[in-house]
Amino acid sequence: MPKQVRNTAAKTAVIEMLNTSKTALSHAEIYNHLQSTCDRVTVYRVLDRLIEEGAAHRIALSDGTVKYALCEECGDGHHHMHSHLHFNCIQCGGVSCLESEIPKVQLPRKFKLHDVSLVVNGICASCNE
Amino acid sequence: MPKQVRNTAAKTAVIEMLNTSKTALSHAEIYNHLQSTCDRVTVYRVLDRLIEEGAAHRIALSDGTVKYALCEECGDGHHHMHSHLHFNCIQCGGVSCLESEIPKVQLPRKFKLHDVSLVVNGICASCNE
DNA sequence: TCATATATGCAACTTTGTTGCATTAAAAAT
DNA sequence: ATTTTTAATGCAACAAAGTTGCATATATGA
Repeated sequence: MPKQVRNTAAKTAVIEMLNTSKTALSHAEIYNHLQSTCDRVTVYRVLDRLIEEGAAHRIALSDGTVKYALCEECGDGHHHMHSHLHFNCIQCGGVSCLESEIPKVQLPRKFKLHDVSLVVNGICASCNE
Repeated sequence: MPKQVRNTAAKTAVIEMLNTSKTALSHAEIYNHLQSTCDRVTVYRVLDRLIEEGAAHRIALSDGTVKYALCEECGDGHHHMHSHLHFNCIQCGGVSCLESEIPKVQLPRKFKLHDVSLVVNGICASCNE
């Protein structure tokens, strides 16, 4: 039987924070903001759970840091899109989802595609004044 | 004046290893293989230096782990291509450069593109037997 | 071979992420 | 409303990843 999903204070707080934020957030950013309503480990586990439940996704930036964002328009619940396109502003550090289509990529023979992760680095509109 | 470039045993060993390897390597993989001809910190510094010199580039995988590869065909020395396209096999973990063109991405108005990092996850030919 | 700037090793430290276990608390069942 | 069950939390301890300062060693140009 599928694992039961439970709504807890920590989970609600994390979702609320991701929901409010215009930019994707790192574990550290989330934990610091929640200080100290819950444990560091709990934040890790809540994020893992959100991803497992399909409510959020991880974004690995070019420098290897990982951010989290809610999955709003990226799936219908049953068919979650695992390929994501994100923009990372190299000035303010903000990370946002781009609406563009994930471009088709041609793979060598016998390679099998699973999913694509694309991060565009540049300057966002706010920083480009 | 520009900083002088120096060839050392550690640097040579790291380049040799990256050069020989079919797949991009992490710091840990490099350090373990070199055991213990040089210090852990030295490997970090050699890798940083190689990147600064434009001889290597970092690859951030979807899970946030970072790998390194030499820049062979990705620049002419003067005009280094900072946009990279990599394939990450989710079975063997291997990471290789793909030859395909980086697809054009349409950005929202006032956004400025700097570079693009694209990681295709899937099964490589060897694992797809 | 000497001088000098660069690279290394080492120790210490910070940050990031993980694991085990006893306790707490949702939510379902009664 | 109370009990039961199972998932979630906190805490401590750990492991992994990355950084910094400084004294020493070494590559290269003079």
